[in-house]
Amino acid sequence: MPRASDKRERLIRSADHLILRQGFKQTTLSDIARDSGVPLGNVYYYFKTKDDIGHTVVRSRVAAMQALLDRYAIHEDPKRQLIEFLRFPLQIRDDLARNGCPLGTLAYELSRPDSQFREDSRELLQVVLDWSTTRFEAIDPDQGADLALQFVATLQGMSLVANALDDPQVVERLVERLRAWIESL
Amino acid sequence: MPRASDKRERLIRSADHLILRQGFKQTTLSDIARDSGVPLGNVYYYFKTKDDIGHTVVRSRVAAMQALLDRYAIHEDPKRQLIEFLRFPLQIRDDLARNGCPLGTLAYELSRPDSQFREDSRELLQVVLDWSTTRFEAIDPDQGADLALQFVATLQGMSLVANALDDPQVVERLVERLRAWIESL
DNA sequence: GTCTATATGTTGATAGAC
DNA sequence: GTCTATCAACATATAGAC
Repeated sequence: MPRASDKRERLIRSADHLILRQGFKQTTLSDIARDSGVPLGNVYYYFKTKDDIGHTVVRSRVAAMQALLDRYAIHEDPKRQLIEFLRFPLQIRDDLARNGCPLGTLAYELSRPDSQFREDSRELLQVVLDWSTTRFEAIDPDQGADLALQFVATLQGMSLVANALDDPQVVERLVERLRAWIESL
Repeated sequence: MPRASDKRERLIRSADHLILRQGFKQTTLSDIARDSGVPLGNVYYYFKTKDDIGHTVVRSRVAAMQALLDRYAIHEDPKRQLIEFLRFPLQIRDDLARNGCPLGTLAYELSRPDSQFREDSRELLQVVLDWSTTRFEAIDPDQGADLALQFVATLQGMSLVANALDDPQVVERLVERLRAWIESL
């Protein structure tokens, strides 16, 4: 059994990178081919259509975020898990200001009413919402769902505003407010 | 002096409508021409380029939001102004779930690093941020700027999440939380 | 000012040699 | 599996008659 080439993986990495910076619609197969070093015509050996690439990038981002979230499950205190998680957006605040949230930008672009990507859009946010809901419900069983909703909405709005204003300090200021808010619960 | 035709206005209205539902990049000049009833070739008599239409739609949305915000200035109490304003997203919650926020979706799509729309993107959010900052500073001069930032971020995140989950109830739940939050200040 | 016809470039996708 | 060449459709934009 021959070792599979790494071309498919390279294509996904390039697509993910380019879609983050340019959006899905704006990113052409030619862009992806050039960036990955795979000839244009060869892309279709690995992906049936461009939309197929889109779905794959969505699954890749959801899986990456799920893996990241799982890492914070080592702390016992749910408050601690949530606060530790806030270090992540803070770490990548320059990228968030430049390109927006990898989940939120794609979810917003793909959630058009007639789109075949509506389910993908939902999954991109659901992964964080589910994780947050579990933690907030451990803190306050009655309001858990609403608290998680506010948490995720604030994070997403934070990235959108930071990106629109091109200002990483927006992330700093709102992460600090979120931290104080969680500790006050 | 002949009465100007309404074609330019019709083009802007169609563009605004289509961009809200499909995004700017996805919306073609052919789409706009068909929807407005103006022949494709004639579009270029009113707008030099497609980007020109984009800029015009941005200015139109900013102006519309500014006009809306001015209407809430009739109340004396700044808390009251902010709470009354929350009736707006609640009223259009079905549209927000379907298409997202007219300011946020466009700001997020146009704020790419190399884009010539970066300033437009900033203005789309700044109009609400400035208005909110004035009100929150009247409530709490020290934290006014941060409170306004949290307010706008939550509103934007609310629309993004409602749109991704295709659920107007997200708007209902978060508007209620925002209302309670403002009253607690 | 208005419209038809069309130029020009780009994009997603395919054919077929190797 | 890999790559070159290319098609067919679509997009922005222009030319030029009326």
